[in-house]
Amino acid sequence: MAGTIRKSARRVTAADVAEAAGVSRSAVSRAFTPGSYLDDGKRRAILRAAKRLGYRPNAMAAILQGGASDLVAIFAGEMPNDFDREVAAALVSGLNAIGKWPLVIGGDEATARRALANVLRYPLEAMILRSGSLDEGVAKSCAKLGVPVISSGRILHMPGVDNVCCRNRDGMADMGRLLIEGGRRRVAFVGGPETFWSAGERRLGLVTALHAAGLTLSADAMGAYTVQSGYDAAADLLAGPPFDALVCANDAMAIGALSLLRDRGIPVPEQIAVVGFDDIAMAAWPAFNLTTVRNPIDTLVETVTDLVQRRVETPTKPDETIAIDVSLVCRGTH
Amino acid sequence: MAGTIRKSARRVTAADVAEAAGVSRSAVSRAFTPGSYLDDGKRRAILRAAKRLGYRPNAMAAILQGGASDLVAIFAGEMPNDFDREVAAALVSGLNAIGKWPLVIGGDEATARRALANVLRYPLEAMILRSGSLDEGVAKSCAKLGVPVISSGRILHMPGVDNVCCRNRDGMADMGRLLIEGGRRRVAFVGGPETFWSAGERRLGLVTALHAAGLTLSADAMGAYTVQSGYDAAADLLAGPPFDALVCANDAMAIGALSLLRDRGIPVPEQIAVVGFDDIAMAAWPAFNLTTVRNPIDTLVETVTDLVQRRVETPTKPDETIAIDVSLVCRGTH
DNA sequence: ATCCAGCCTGAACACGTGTTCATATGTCGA
DNA sequence: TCGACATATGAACACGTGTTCAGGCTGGAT
Repeated sequence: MAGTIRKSARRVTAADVAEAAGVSRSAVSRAFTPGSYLDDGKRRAILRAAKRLGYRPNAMAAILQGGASDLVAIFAGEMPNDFDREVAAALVSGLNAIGKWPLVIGGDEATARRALANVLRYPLEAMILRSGSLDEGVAKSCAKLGVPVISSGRILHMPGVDNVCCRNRDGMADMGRLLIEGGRRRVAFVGGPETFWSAGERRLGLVTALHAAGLTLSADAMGAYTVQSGYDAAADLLAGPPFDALVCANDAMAIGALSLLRDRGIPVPEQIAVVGFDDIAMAAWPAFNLTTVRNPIDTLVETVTDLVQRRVETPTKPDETIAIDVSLVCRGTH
Repeated sequence: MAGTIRKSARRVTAADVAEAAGVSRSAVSRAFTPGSYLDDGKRRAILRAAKRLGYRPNAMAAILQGGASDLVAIFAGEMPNDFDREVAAALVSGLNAIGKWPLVIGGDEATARRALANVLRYPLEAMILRSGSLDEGVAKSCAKLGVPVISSGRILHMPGVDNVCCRNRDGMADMGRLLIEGGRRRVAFVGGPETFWSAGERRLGLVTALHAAGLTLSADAMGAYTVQSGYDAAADLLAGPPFDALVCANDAMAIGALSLLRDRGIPVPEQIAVVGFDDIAMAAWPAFNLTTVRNPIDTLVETVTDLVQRRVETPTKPDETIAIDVSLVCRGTH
């Protein structure tokens, strides 16, 4: 570490490299552009000088000049449960793998709203929605700026928006049938507030399956997609009329409900079946062994990144709505 | 939705707004700059025209001209467990709250390395490290470009690097003493590979406490900070000489170990104590009720964001190393 | 009448890059 | 010898912004 040089903040530019290598600034730019006419020896000298000085082309200038920004925003919402965070982390990795750099917006509504207004000043190649509450407003702002939107997790019927969404209704309908076949007749549901679009869809799927068997929902509680809210909702439901199956709109709440039933000494699944949705890693743990619906994150990420690439390549591409297949995972709680 | 206009990709610029409002381009810029001389009526007219056209100043041009980029990178690594993902999500929210936009780099080593080279072309105000494996190399690259580094989670002794780190050794030493006071004498440890710096620190704290009581580590296993790896490591250890306490370097592995011991019918904590580190939300659930060391995420995020702000404000500020206090959380597994 | 200070305004510049344009040099075939 | 063509190179431009510069206008004090 001999002689750590503390330079002033000025960044090394192509002009600096040009001077150091004794060439024109144009040559430096060409040295970093494959397939452009440039003497091989000169190119090597430039790259050597660039490495020595620690030069990297300034992305701001390159983008302003007309280059691709490779910036993609992820509007991630509050990420209150592990599934949301896992999806966000997987999206980040997936975007990195295709050479896109995700600008992530998270936190509460007020913070996210303010952040959005500022982030939209950057030339985004796409905006990926994963919020649940502010989606329409965000999509409208993006449309005004010509930023393509990819909504993952809720379907938005707006021009300029691609949708990726798992088959919420089908999954929950399958689950409903499984419970009915297992002899359950009084089915309770724990959903979410109106802003949680998927909760409504999943509820609808369940209700459809029940109706087909001449049944209706025995009880309807509202959670917040967190473990604690599942715990609390289960407690509320137990205070009401009896039921023999508890369908939760996601795994986190199912695990919360499961915990409460165990605390109360109620045998699962003998007296009450408990099922969830998503198939988070925890659902497979022996401690829970939760019957659920698999909502594959890797497929979601692949679909989204593919959509990003195709949209960037062909901005006029027609909008798409892609459904992701889900499947029942039968474990020990139904 | 009458007449959805599908404009060509061109973005609205200040010149467009100027023409629409019948003023000079300078006036438009002034309208968005508080405290600059501009007729009030004219300012209102400009803002109205800007709103109508959907104008936002282009961040690339503004930054290139000399403005703040407000971009901060987070080198997040693979985020294999929920604690890592929670930290990342909290960092994102915290940075948004102070008006910084995080560019997140994640995924496996090869992906992250390639991503780094590209992301460094953007004028970053800071780089936040949260990786575990590639940190030194990343810090070196940043130092070469004059990008301030904030390492959170491991201490890097390099110029230009601020460090934020919880008191790993103290926390595990406290935990060691607690176990010894509880009568444990044969303590096993589940750590991580050498690249997991915190595992080494935590191990050291435990060993120190044991030595002070005239004891040594009974067994030493290697995990990967995931639940599954804790499960597997516990199985390996059970095949060896007996022990009465199992200290895991993080909660995820402790929960994995706990699951295995339950599967084998080994009473916890009667026969074997199991403890972790971090105090993730799951640790408090009745299903686990894990004794652990609280590693406060909110304090970490506050410290990091504060450091970012102070470093941006005063780039020549001396480097700091800030320790975050931890505390024992005594629950039911010790 | 003269000066000055305060407000207001448009032209011009700098930021750093990728690309185009014009020009120069070398090579090959007719 | 001449033209056609590929290769090589520096000057000049455009990208869109924030700020500086120089100047014009207004109103009041000297």
